[in-house]
Amino acid sequence: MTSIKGVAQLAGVSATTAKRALKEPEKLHPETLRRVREAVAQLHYEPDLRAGALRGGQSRTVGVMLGSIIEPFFAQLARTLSQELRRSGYNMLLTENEYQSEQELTELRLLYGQRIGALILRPGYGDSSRDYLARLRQRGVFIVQIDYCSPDAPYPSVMLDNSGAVREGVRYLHALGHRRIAATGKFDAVLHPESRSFTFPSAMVEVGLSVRPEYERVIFLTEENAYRYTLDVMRLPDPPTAIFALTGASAAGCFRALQELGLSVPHDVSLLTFDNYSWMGLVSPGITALEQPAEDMARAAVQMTLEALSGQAPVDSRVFPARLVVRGSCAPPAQTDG
Amino acid sequence: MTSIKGVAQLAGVSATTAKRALKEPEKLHPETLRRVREAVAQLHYEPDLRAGALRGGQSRTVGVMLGSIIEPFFAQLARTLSQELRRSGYNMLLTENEYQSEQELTELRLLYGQRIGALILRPGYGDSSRDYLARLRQRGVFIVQIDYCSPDAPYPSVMLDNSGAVREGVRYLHALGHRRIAATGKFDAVLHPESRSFTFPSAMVEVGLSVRPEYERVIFLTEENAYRYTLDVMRLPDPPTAIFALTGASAAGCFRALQELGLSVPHDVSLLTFDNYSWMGLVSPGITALEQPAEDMARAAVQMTLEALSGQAPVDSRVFPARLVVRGSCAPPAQTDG
DNA sequence: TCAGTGAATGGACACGTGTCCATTACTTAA
DNA sequence: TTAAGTAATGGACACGTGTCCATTCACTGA
Repeated sequence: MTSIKGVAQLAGVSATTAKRALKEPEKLHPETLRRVREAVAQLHYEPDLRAGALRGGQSRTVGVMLGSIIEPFFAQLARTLSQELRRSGYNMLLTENEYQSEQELTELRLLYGQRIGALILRPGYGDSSRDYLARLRQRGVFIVQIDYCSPDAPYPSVMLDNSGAVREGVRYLHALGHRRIAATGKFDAVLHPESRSFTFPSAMVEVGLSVRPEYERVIFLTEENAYRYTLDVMRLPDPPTAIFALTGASAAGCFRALQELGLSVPHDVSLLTFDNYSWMGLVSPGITALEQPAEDMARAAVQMTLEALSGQAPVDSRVFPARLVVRGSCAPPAQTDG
Repeated sequence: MTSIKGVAQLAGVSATTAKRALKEPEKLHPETLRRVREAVAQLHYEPDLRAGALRGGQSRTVGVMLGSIIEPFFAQLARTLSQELRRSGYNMLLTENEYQSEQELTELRLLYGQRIGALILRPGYGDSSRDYLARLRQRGVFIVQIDYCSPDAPYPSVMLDNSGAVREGVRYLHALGHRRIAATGKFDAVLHPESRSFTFPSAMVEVGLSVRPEYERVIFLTEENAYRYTLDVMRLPDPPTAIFALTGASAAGCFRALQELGLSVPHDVSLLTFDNYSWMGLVSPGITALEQPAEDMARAAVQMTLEALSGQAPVDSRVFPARLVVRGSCAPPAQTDG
């Protein structure tokens, strides 16, 4: 109800002058400025940012689409993204895709309905939304990928050094003496096309090992699936001596399964995981983890976004190393064999 | 660049007709409809929702301000709120206040700048933003409180039955034989004005006990503070035989402190907590918890919001019961005394 | 006196949509 | 034949802001 016109009327000036009192106060006569400011205070006027964005070029809104806010890694991303964007005067519109590009599509429509100026995206698996993203890009929406890169997607990205982290993890387990190592999730170009499971076999080869075929399962990395996977492989005649959980969510499933089987960690099995979640320090033994620098990654994504929106030179992708947090869940295997 | 006008021009009709093709297709001649739809498809037209909201009454955006997205309870709220709002065609603008009303104020300004139609709010402690909220309300922004009620705030709310849950928890511990029970956080009208710590002393009285003064500390319920609190009280000459963590975040601190002290749960101390977080099922023993129905609460808040926005009768506050999830962290105390 | 300058202010228009009313052509009823 | 009704469509305006240009007025220098 209270627009700039109301303020102008109360102050006895034109709308243009009232506007200037807010944006370019130095151009106004001090007395006029005082009157307008008084009117603003009296009416508690707050500008409608949407109307301004409608007229001008940039929309001060950035869309953020993540996998699942429930997972601490994404929650941390969301928090830092939100803070950093707000610090620069941008609003954040947050949605989830549950890792699936089909759901992504409807969400993207809604985001573009708000005319977001940029999109920070953890893409879902699949390519249902590829064309739509291309159209967004064509209409000037800057797109950054975070945490996961869609195959062949031509957008810059902020990534963990997943290959490096997997190699580090495998080397660590190998150095402890493990030979039978299982990773939750096998790479699959369609169902599970991400680089951790992709790297795992070659990382094994690099230390002179190979992945046992009976450990390989293409699974979607939920806690429940990791739970079942762990039950399965630990009941094999030659069970792994170490399990490498490729996500923090799956680690919870692994751990629960090992508990249920009455297996002691790390005596019977070692457990190594991606993501350093708080519960990993509470269980005993604590879980050794490859920590992702979520805050740094979020900050980088925002910085890239701001640079792109201010029309600077094309931004470069960035890669962050993981950090190995050693706790007690990895130890030499009870009996070593090939 | 592509507005409804572009579509109209390509289809050879007026903007009004093009609009009708989207909103009231039955009013158009089939042939005209076909032409417009073809133009829409060809240009990949997507309406600008902001412009519509600018003209019309309702803004299809709801502001959501929570305490901290990092905490699983709020993450779950955020997820369900987002899903339910979107299902009804609303957008969600998410922010945090870190439990403090000072930070709240600047966030509220930004939200209102986007002309939110409603606000789902977990208020921060303090009353810095009281006047601003009143002004929002006056301007037609519907406000629901969730999870916590600001003292004297005249807005409807969606709450856990905190008093009932505290009583249930105390009765449960008392029935197990506990007499020396400590709760993390003492009520304080300014620093810690929430109903769990408020109810705790009277809940103790109801079972014939009283709170030992040396267990009472006014603390802000972070994990770190709960950690220190637990170290403190367990080193008293007469330490508690049971600790009642009033939030899930503080439970992690309690648990860590007990581990560090080498105390075994539940043999040396019992631990009962609010919130059923996933790690509580992973540690051994599992933590007995009073679970909050986060999804139900979120759904109720959205339902109230939609009812209010559609101008129905004044909405009523709702209260949800907690559910006691018994695991292994509570047992009779080793030696019972007064 | 007068052109020139600069400060201070006002007005018209545009952004993309929704609403309301007007217009046209065609059909129906008396 | 004519008034009335209906289907199909178009046009003007409003929402609240930013941008651009115009206007007024006082002051300066020759």
